[in-house]
Amino acid sequence: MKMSQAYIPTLKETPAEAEVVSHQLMLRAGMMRKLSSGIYTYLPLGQKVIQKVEEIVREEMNREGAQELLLPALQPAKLWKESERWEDYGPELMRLNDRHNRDFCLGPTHEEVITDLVRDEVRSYKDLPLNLYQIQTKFRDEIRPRFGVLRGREFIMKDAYSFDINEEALEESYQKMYDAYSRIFARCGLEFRPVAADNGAIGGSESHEFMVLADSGEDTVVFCNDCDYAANLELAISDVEFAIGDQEVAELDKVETPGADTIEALAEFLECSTKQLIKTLAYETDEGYVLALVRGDYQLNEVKLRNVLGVPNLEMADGEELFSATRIVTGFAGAIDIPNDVKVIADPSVMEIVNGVTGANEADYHYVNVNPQRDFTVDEVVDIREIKENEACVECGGDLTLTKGIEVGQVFKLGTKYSESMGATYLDNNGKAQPMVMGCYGIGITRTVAAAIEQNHDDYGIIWPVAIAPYEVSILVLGDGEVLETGDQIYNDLQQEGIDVLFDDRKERAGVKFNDADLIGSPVRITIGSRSLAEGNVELKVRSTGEELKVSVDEVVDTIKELLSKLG
RNA sequence: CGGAGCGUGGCGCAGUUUGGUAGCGCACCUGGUUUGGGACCAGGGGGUCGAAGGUUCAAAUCCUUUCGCUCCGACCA
Repeated sequence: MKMSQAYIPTLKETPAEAEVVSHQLMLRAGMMRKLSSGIYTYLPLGQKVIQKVEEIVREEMNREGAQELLLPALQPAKLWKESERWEDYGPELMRLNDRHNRDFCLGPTHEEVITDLVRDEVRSYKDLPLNLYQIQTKFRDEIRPRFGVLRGREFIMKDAYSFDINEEALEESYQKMYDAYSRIFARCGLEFRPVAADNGAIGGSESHEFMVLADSGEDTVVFCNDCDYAANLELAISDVEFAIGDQEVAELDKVETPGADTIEALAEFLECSTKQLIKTLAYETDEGYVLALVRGDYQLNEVKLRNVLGVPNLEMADGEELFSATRIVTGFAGAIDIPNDVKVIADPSVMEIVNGVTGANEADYHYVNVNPQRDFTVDEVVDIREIKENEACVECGGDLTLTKGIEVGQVFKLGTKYSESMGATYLDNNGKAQPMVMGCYGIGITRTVAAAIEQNHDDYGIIWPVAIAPYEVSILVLGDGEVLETGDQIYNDLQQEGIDVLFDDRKERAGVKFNDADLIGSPVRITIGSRSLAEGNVELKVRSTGEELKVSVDEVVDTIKELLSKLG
């Protein structure tokens, strides 16, 4: 592509709205523009990168026998009511009505549609396994879109769905996708890790997320320094000894604690460690109120709590409603003397507390010398806390590290959740109907592009990995006449070799071209100027390393090919 | 949804406190000089100041309503 004809509107200044680097650089490099909060237009340069990522995805999906199709983005509510996700999915589902006032939604994911298709079309175990995928625009009515394309309301995603006869066969399909994903992200030049993950609202039994390691990531990932253990913080467990040692059990007492409605304030007021405090959090679920107890120095992990309770939705209880229903006082909540129908879930860390502190369900009062079991009962003792850095790995005892990551892909074992609720069955070799065992597998295409930039950039701009670079080579000509002609010749020669080249033939000053080239970030830059051309040479520079070399005009193509394969 | 802030030419901003009829830098157009890391000189085009209503002789500026955007939080396959 010739720069003089290309629509690549680069920006010298950083738009004020862009917070993270990938967002800033995608705007500045002329890859995209914002239409509305969380909704972007992809300009030619951005579209080119997207296509490169998509092509890698296609190749690796096809390699594992998955077949591409295209499902509708606009979906009738009827299907979502069948799977009960019309209610469960919540406000994130972009809903709309047609002229007859029928309910529709814009698909955030396509389990319903694909299951509907397959239940009508696939009858026999002989048709399985089956893996179908698409690359589609997805919609999510995000509560707060941010970070550019990393959390948008409209985004491009590859989603695949596998159908198998049983769990063993699913395991095989799952593994194929896991392997395909590992190859895809490796080919995209990303530093990533697969980690064990929560299934969330989508349901099912097992899941892994593919995380690109980056400080700007919204997820926290836990790794063991000594073994393969890796998990999303939402799921991560560790080996910790909570017992404090022998201590004389004292008598329960109620004390005044004016205004101490936070853990910090309370510890300060009572001049004790936060480890003595029983943090008591009240939640409302579809099945009533729940008190979740963790030791004061820990955070509650809501995902763990939700999974323990087996409810789809969990919300912090509203203070007034909670009080009128249960007499529990938020800020001074405690599990002592509460109604029987309030479920109490305690983290193991709580059970080892001796002579602890808990709210008295009365403003400005706490109980001290509280001892679990003696002073209150719990319905279940189970791990519901968020683990901390340097705790011991459950598998090998090694140190755990916490890192930030961007989720670019996730694989799920769905089991029969959708096939049962929607009646997707096949006939086994005994002629008996069985629910299909499903898996689903997503890759955020646009998010992958942004993640690649988060991981590959410097102060001057993007540093594309070769495989997803919109252009592998940028040619800058500094001058006209012979210089321009040489540039044109090299441009043609490289294109003959199937290399994507951006040829900056504009009548701009050198500085402008250099800066735009750095910003756009082609892996290799060729500079042609009268100085070196007088000796029959052009200059090559590798964007990532800064390595520079001079080569004669007739060696350019070979050298470029060599460089690119070395970088790729 | 709670808290904070912002909407002034394509982009980045000043002007709002104290009303007097819109300005700067970048970008853009024309001419000239320049030409290896975001040139210089001269001339020029472009804005119903987010929208609606109100106060006033007069509103970007004051009041009311409303829409949009950003950040923090809650939330998140």
